[in-house]
Amino acid sequence: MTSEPSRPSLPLQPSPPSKPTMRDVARKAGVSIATVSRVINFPGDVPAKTAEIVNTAMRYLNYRPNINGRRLKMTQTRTVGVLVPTLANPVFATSVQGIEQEANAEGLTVLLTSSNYDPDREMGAVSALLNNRVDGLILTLADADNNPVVDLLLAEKIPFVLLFNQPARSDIAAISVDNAQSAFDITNAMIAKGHRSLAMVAGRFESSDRSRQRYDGFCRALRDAGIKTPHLVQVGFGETDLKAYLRDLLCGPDAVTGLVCSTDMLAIAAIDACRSYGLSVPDDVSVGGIDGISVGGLITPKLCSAVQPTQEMGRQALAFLRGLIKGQANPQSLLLPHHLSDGESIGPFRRRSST
Amino acid sequence: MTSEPSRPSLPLQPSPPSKPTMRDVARKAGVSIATVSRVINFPGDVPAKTAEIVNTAMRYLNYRPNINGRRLKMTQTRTVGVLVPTLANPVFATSVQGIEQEANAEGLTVLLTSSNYDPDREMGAVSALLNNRVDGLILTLADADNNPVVDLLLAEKIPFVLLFNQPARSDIAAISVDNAQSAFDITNAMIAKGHRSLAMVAGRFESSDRSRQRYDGFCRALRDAGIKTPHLVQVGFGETDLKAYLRDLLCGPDAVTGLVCSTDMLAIAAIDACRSYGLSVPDDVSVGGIDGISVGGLITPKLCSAVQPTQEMGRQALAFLRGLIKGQANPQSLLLPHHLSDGESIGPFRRRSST
DNA sequence: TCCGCCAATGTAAACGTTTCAAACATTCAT
DNA sequence: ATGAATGTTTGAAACGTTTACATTGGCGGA
Repeated sequence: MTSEPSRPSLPLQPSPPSKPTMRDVARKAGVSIATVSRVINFPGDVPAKTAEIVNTAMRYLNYRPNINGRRLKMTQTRTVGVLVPTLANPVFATSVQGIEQEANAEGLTVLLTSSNYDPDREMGAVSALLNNRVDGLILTLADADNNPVVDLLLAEKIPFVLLFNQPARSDIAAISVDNAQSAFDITNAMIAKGHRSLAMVAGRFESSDRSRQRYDGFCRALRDAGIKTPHLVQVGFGETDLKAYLRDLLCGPDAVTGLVCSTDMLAIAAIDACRSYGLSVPDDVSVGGIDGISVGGLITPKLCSAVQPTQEMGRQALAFLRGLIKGQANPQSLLLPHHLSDGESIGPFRRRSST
Repeated sequence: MTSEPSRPSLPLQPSPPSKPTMRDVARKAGVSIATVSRVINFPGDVPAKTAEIVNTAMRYLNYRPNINGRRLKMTQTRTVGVLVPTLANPVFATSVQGIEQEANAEGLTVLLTSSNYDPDREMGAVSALLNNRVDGLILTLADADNNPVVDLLLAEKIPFVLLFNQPARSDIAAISVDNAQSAFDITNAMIAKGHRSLAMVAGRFESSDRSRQRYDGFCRALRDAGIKTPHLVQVGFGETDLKAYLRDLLCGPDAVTGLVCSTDMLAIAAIDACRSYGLSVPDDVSVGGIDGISVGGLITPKLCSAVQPTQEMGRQALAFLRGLIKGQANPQSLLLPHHLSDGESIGPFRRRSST
């Protein structure tokens, strides 16, 4: 007799050790699959004794409900999609943190994507989220007005909340601060200190409607003060080296004494640029930001900024979205209050000693 | 005849306008549901003419494949779960940014959660992700060694990659820098400048194994230099006001001249604390960090830090995870190189003029 | 003319849930 | 005893896919 195949006549593994299903639990507990389902979803509707048996079986088998089975059957997926420009800017990271906390508390799953500030990527990202059948979306878009994504969502009646965007239409849900007013306020703070030669350093308008709105506020403040020729420098997002952008503004023949930056990240980078030109902030140049990211309060000079409650805004966005999903709330724009932080980066006007 | 119910005999809406399904597309295109599926999944296997008809029908109906149907049927979900301590620290935000980019490029969906540095929340968070039947996980845990989450994942054979954690076992997948060595290097940079009285400001050990590992590196550097009594202050994460924590270290009878901080966020907060005590960095106190968050390069003084390639680490973690999921790679720890940034926050030792 | 083959398409059975309607069991008043 | 009323449990049909397998029709070669 030659070598026999070592394979036993009976399979060693009774069955492939694939994940246990509700049917397995039902069999183990000696009840029907419907009962198991009720134990999971409506514990109150089932006598304690039965529940106990079923629960034991679940523990024994290490049962884990397959959410995809449920999602297929149910209309709601208990899932929300989030789209932000980037996580590299603490403003967005913090807001997502707020969204996530609130979602966690509600047992909702968060699907995250980012557009990298590229408007052309927004549609694809949202499309991917919609394929996942999210119950709703929280979005920060490059431009909330005339946006195909918004049109799509409106047409398909998918609940969504814009975050940071401040759309023209008041009947779409949005949570933001008053962008123009924020810029207006921080600009006025500089004007109040005697500055008359100001420039705005702003993120590219095509990547951020906030940027444009903030520029509008900046212009209004100058106009109200009777100052003309508002300077504007648009900077690509993600840029941290502003030296080249700011050379003329800081070192030119008619250099400015104040920079209003459309975001705190830009403000911090601007302060760095000033320093690289040997300029002191705030002695030579005053710099103000908008957003109120926490690191702004730790640096030297402490950044003066129009602060928005970023994390809270994320939380509120999710809470609002829940209302929309449940059909309890109507879409509407919400403006949250902002305030100026008392930073040191804005000082009184002093004639620049030529270097 | 009294008022008749206004309800018409025939329902006004022919059918609820629910989302079109593959069956609808098939009917519209006059083909079978299987053909539609093939057009979607194996475009090459279907004649151009048929594909065209089906595609037209899909566009006409605004068809959107229901991913949950697919997920139920398929074993893979093309979904990965991510757990980080918080998004409020740019290190993690940036790494998630890297993960997200890479996932996007691969058409993977990212499920995000955070533990808020609370070890007790890790299991719940991971459990929720597992219920979603993620194909794999990327995690930053409080303590990678003796962690029930790791045990669970190992037992259930779920692919996962630790990020930033540097576990003792070498047979579990992890992407990090050499934490001890990072701390060793930055500490040595201070010692090389003549500092002999150093303290470490570290995140709570129970919230971060990195923190402890970095402390070990700090101690080793001191030992090698023949310096004893390494001071240690543990700080709660999320804390940005370190004044109280550092009072003794900075103003006590035997104040230190160098602070090695276990993270850049702590370092920035420490610099702020120094300033609040009227101490100059680096003239009175040198401060070094670990992580290399980008804002560190923008502040004054420029933060000297042991830099890790955070975003790239996120990307690599996802790439590695894909390999594990496909079964092409074996779990192993990967140490990426770090380097010291040339910051100004570390200066030569100078005897402190008593204030 | 017929056969066999191949490409193109279709049929139908899963995947793991939820939930409606129906069956069964128990209690209690008559 | 009988039936109604109530409380539990179950069977079975979805949900929207994927895919192994069956079927069809057209065409070339004998």
